[in-house]
Amino acid sequence: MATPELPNAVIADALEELGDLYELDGAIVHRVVAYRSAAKRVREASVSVAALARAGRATELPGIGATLQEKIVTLLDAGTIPAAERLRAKFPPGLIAITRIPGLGPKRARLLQLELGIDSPESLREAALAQRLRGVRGLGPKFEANVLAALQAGAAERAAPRILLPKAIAVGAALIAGLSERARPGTRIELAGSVRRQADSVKDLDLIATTSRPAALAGTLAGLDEIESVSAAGGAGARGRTHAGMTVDLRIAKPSQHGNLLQHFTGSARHNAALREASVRGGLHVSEYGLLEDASGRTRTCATEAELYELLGLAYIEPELREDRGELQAARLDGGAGLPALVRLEDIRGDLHCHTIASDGHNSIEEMAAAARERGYEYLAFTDHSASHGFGNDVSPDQLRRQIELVHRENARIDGIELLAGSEVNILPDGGLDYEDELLAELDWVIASMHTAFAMSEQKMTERMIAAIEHPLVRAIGHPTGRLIARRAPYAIDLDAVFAAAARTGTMLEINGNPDRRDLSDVQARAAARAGATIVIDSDAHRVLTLENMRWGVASARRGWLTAADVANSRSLAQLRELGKQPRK
DNA sequence: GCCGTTTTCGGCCCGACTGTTTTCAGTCG
Repeated sequence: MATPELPNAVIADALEELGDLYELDGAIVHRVVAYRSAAKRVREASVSVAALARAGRATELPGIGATLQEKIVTLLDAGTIPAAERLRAKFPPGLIAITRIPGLGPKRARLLQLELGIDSPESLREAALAQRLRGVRGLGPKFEANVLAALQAGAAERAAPRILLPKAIAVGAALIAGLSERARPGTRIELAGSVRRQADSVKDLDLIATTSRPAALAGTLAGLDEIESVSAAGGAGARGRTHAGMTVDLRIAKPSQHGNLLQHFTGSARHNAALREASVRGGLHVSEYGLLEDASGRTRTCATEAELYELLGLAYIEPELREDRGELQAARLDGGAGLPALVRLEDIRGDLHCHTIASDGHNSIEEMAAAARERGYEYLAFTDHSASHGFGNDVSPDQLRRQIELVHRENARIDGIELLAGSEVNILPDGGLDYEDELLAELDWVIASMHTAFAMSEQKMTERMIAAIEHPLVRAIGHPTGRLIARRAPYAIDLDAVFAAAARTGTMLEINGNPDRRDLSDVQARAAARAGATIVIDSDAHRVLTLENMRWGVASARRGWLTAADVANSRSLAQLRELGKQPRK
C-alpha cells in the first residue's frame, strides 16, 4: 500500500466534525451523541482503527456499529465522507466556531444563520455591534452583551485549554484550604471530577462540600484570592473562574447525601450516563441528591459511594476506573467478572529510570540514592542518557564506565537500598543502540528509548522499535510512544506489534510517570498487559523532587486496570531479576 | 447511530442556571 493509513486522531476528528454538522442540521441528540462517543473511542483506541476497519472489525469497539464501520472505510478510501461534504456546504466552519461561545449552541447558531445570515465569528460580531441579535425571537440585549464579551476574550478562536493533573491538584488544594478557613467546623470539602479520576489533564475543577449551611459556604467562593469572578451562585453551590481562566464548580449538599454528591461529581459523564441507564431498567433513578425507587416512590440517600454502588447491585468502583470502559459490567454483583485490585503507590518497591548530573539531571548519585531510600524503595537504577543524546548531556563510553564505578562504589557504601548501574540508551534510526554490546553487558539495567528521528513512517518506526525490543541486553523500553500531553502527538507506530514483541521477548514496557508524558497511556498500558507484556512504572526523575512523579505513573496504571502483579517493580529486586528477559552474566 | 438479563425496534440519565419568557427552550456539566 502506497499511502499510509490515517491515524486514529484524524478519524476521530472526522467523526467529531460529522457529529457537529449533524447537530447543526437538527439531528436528534442521540445520533449526535453517538458520533461523539464513537470519536472518543477511536481517539483513545490502542490499536489502529484504520486497520481494524479495513478488516471489517471496527464494530468490535463499543459505540461503533455497522454504519460507522462503513463510513470509516469510505473515509480511508475516498479521503472524505460524502455526508460531511454535503453538510459542509450548508454549514461553514465559521458557524461551528461560534458554537464554542458559552451560551451559544447549535440551535441558536442555526437560528442566527437562518435569520441574520451569520456564518462566522466576524459576521456575528458585526451583528451584535449593530444590535441586530436582539431582534431574533428568544434573544435579547444580555445575550448580545455576553456574545461580544466572549468574542473579545477569543472564545470562538480556541478551545478552552486543558491543565495537567499536578497543576490542577495544586490549584484545587489552594481553593479547598481557602474555603475551609472560611467554613463552619465540620464542613467537608474535597476534589471530585477528572482530578479525582487522576486523568492526564483536566478542563475544570469540581469541588464538593457537605455542610448544614450551604448558602453561607457558597458565598465564600467569591472571596478567595485565586478566584477572579463568580458567574453563578444558586442554592446548590457556586461557579467561578480562577485568574488563569479555569472554571471552578462548587456543589454543596447535606452530609447524609455525601455519597450521592461525590459519586455524581466524580463522573465521568459517560460512566454516570451508563450507570443511570442501567439503573432505570431496574426501577432506580440516580441523581446527585439520592436514589429514587419507582416501587416505593422513596428517595434514598447514601453517606458513602460504596453504599450507593451496593444499592445498585455493584461492587465499589475506584474513581480511576469510572470511564465507561467495561467497569460497570465487571462490577455487577450478580455475575460480573469482578474488578481488579488496582496497583497502589505503596506497592512500588523501586524506581528503574532516573537521571543524575552525569547527563541532564540536577542531583548526584548520592543525593538521588538517599532520597530513594527515604521514599522506602528497595532499589534504584541510574539511567543517564547515552552517547548520542546531544544537547550537551550525552555520556561517552568512558564516562559511562566511570559512572558504573561510581554507582557500584556508592552501592557498597550505602545501606538499605540496592543501586543499579544502568543507562537510558538511545534507539538509533536503524534500530541499533549507541553503546557497544560489550559495554552494555557491564550494566545492571538497560532501558532503551527514542529521542530523535520521530518523523519516520509507521512501518519503519515499528521495525526500529522491535529491533530494540529484540536486543538481548535491553530490559525495558522507555516512554514507548513519545507523546507529550497537549504538546506533541505520539509518533506513528504499530503498538499491537510492539506489545506482541515485548510479550514474546520478555522486554518490559514503561509507564513513564513524568506528568507531561504518562507514556504508555492508561488504555495503552491496559492493552499491553492484556497482550502479555510486563509493565514497569518509572519516575524518569531528573532531580530528587521529581522521584515523586512515580505517583502519576501509578495513576495511569490504575486507570489502565493494572494490578501489582502486572507491574515489574512491585517485586523485590531478587524477583525482578528472575522476571522477563535474562541479562547476560 | 447504537444496542439488548423486558426490546433486532423503540428506546436511549438527571438536574442547574440563564435569559427570555408569562411557562420554557437552550445550554451546560
